[in-house]
Amino acid sequence: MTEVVTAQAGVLRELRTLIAAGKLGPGQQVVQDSLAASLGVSRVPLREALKVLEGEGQVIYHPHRGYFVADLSVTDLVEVYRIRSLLEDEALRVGVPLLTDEDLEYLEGLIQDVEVAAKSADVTAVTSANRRFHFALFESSNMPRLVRLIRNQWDATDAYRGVYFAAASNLDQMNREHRAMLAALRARDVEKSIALQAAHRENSVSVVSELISKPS
Amino acid sequence: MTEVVTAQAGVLRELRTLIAAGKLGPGQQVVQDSLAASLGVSRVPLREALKVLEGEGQVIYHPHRGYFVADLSVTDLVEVYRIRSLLEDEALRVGVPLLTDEDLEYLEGLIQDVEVAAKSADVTAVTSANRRFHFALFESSNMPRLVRLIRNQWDATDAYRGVYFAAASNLDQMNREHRAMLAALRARDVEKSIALQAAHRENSVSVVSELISKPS
DNA sequence: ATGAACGAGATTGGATACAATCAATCCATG
DNA sequence: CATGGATTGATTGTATCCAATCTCGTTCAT
Repeated sequence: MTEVVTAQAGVLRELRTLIAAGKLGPGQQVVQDSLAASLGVSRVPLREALKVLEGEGQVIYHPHRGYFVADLSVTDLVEVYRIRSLLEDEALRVGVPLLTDEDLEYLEGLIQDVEVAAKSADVTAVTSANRRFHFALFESSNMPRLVRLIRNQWDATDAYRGVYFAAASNLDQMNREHRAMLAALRARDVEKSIALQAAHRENSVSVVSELISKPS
Repeated sequence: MTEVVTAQAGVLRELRTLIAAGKLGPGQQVVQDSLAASLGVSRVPLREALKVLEGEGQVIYHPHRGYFVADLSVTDLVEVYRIRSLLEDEALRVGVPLLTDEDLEYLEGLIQDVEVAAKSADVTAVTSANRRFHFALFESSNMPRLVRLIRNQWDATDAYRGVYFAAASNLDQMNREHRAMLAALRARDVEKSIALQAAHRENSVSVVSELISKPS
C-alpha cells in the first residue's frame, strides 16, 4: 500500500506497531537477531530504526546490552500530552495569524478528506488524513524545528491512536471539532483555536490512557 | 579524557564538533565512505551517529541520497531558543516548587564546580559543569521526556557555546547569574527563576548568532 | 554460607563485501 | 540545437561475518 523506500523505514513502522500492540512489551529487551530474522531483514536496518526510536524515547539503549522497550505509563502519557500542548499552542499562536485565505481553503480540503475517510470507516486513512490536517495547520507557523518536535510527540503515541478512531462516535466528535476549528481559524481567533486543539487532545488522552493501563 | 564506550558515541561527538567548527558546512553532503575513513571507523557506527543527529535536526536525511548538514541560520537559532524557552519554563514551573533543601545544597555545589572551572579557565570543564547545573535543575521537574527534549535543544547548539565561555567577562556574568538563580530557587520564586533562566539564554543567543552569521 | 574468580553461551558492536539506487555524462534522434 | 534515453561512476543500503562484551551459572577459597 504505502511505499517503503528503505528497509529501515519499513522496520520502523513495524516496530511502532509491535510496540503499540504490546508484542514488544515494556521493559522487554529487543533481541536484534531474532527480531531481524522475523522481519526478514538483517540487523543493520533494524539497528538504525532502533536509533530513531531511541531518539523519540520509545526505547532505551544501554551500550553493549541492547535496546529495551520503554514503558509508557499513564504518567508518561500525561507528560507527552503536556509537552504537546506546550509545543502545539506555540505553533498555533504563531501560525494562525499568518493563515492566508488559500491556506484556509487547503485546510478545509484536508478536513473533507478526513470526513470521506471516516465515512468509509478506513481507520488507517482517517489517521493519516487527520494527521495531514493538523500538521498543515502547525506548519503555518513557519517553525520547522517546532513542527518536527511535535511530530516526534505524535509518533510516540501514534500507534495507539488507531484505537480512538475505531469507534464511530469518536469520529463524529472529531469531525465536529474539526469544523469548529476551521471556523476559529477563519476568524483568526488564536485563543479559540488553541482551546479547541486542547480539547481535541484531551479526548484522545483518556482513550489512550485506558488502553495502556489495562494489560492487553 | 572522557571514556567512549562505543565507536558510535565517539563518532557522534566528533561529528558535533566538526559541524560546529564548520568543517562540515551547512548544506554539505556527509559522504560516509570518506568521513568514516578519516575518523578511523567503518560506515556502520557513522550511520548510527548520523541517525541520532537526524533526530536532533542537525542533519537532514534523503533516502538513497544521504545525509546533509542542516544549515543553522540565525532564524533557526532563534527558533531553537524559542523552543528552549517553552520547555525550560515548564521544567522550572513544575520543578522549582518541588526543590528540597538537599536539592538546593546539591545545586550550590554544582555552581561552585562551575566557578572553580571558570577560575582555571578550562572551557570544556566550564561547559560541562554549567550543563550539569542546569540539568540538575531541570530534572527536579520529574519530567524525563521534557528534560530529554531540552537536552536535544542544547545539543543542537552546544558546540557553539564554547565560544561564549571563552571570554572572561562572560564567565563573570554567568557566575553572577547562577548566584542570583540560586537565591530565587531558595525562595522558591518560580517566576523570578524563569526570568533569570531567560536572561541567561538571551546572553548566549546573541553571542552564538554573531558566531554563525559571520562565515569563519 | 558468602562472595570472588572464572568460563560458556548469548548478544551486541563493528568491518567488510555486495546489491541497489542515484546523478551526471554521453550519445542518438528529432 | 534541444531532448530523451542509455551508461557509467559514485554513493548509499543491506547482508554477512567476526570481534568484543555482557550475563549468568559454576567453582573454589575463605
